[in-house]
Amino acid sequence: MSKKARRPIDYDSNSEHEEEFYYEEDDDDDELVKTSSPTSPPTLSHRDMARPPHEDPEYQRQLVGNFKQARDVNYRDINYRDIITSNQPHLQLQGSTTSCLSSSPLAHHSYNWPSNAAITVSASTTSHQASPGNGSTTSATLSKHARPSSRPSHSTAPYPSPTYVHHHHHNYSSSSVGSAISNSSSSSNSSNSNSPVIHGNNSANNMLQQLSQQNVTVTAHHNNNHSHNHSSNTGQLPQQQQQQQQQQQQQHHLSGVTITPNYHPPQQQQQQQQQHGRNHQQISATASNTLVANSGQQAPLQHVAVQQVVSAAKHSPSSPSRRTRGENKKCRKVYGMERRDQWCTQCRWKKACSRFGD
DNA sequence: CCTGCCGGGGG
DNA sequence: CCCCCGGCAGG
Ligand SMILES: [Zn+2]
Repeated sequence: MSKKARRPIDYDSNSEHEEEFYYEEDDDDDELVKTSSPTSPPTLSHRDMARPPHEDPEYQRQLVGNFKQARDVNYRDINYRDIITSNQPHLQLQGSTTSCLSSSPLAHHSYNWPSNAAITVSASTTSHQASPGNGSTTSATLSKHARPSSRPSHSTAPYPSPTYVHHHHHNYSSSSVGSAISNSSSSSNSSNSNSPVIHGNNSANNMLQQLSQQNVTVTAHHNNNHSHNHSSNTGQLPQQQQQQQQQQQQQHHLSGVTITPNYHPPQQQQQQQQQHGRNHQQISATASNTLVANSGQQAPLQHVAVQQVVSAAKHSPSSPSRRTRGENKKCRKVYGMERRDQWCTQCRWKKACSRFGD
């Protein structure tokens, strides 16, 4: 009732009982820097934004320390670290055990799993001076990702990246700090939000199909007919076509013909290509699978046409309506399936991650 | 294989 | 709304 242990099925967790050991979940989840209070004075000596206590790194540290003192199992040692990522790849890190105050509203922290009992707390500061006339709490003006889907995370700021933070060096005495963060946060904000005119694809594809049909008549090379193909494709096209296709393939298999890799755009056709076995057949067989194989003597015009079409259909690498994969690992990878409860809500629902969004 | 996420479905 | 999962794109 109060806190149902999500997870209808216990998945495959052999571990008898883990989870539910952390007093709280403190799912920072979405929300990031967002604007401060509406009437927040232009103070710049404030340490952090109005962050809930459980989000305060210091606070956390304390707790963690206690935890450790209590000598409990290391089921989940949390490694809290504060990372401030400014727009520039400027990043200074200095290990210290004291307060970590930040003057940048872009302060975040990410959680890590040291795997060992060694808790590492590092405070990092960026040499990012504030603007003289800072004051105004701007922020709400830059949240504008061309994402039709209303993502819970309202912010474009670079998220912390838990991407591999190898840190297990015992800093016994005062030794030189040798921490390095592989932080390659390149805020590539490619706002390629084209106009909602991307349906041309379909027609293009169609055209392609037709073209292929016509073009499918390849100059038959005198070759031996080696009938031996077991194709279980979707019988959608006329037999003739199939036959021809097969012929084609044979040709292209037997003789070194020039084939034009007609790469059709990632369009969800009405077909599946799920293969159960591990057969890596080269035959993908689709209606739009065009292989123009000829010795170069048959209608070059069509060739061109096809190419053009393909070109047109092959929109820029950034496919529309499909967000490019982020750079940093998401909850799933960071915590793993076993720790699914630690994922951010979005991740749990297989939605765009809100904690380590990119 | 695996990861990340859209779209769709159930409560 | 909250929650989950099929399926797919992209390594
Ligand atoms: Zn997440």
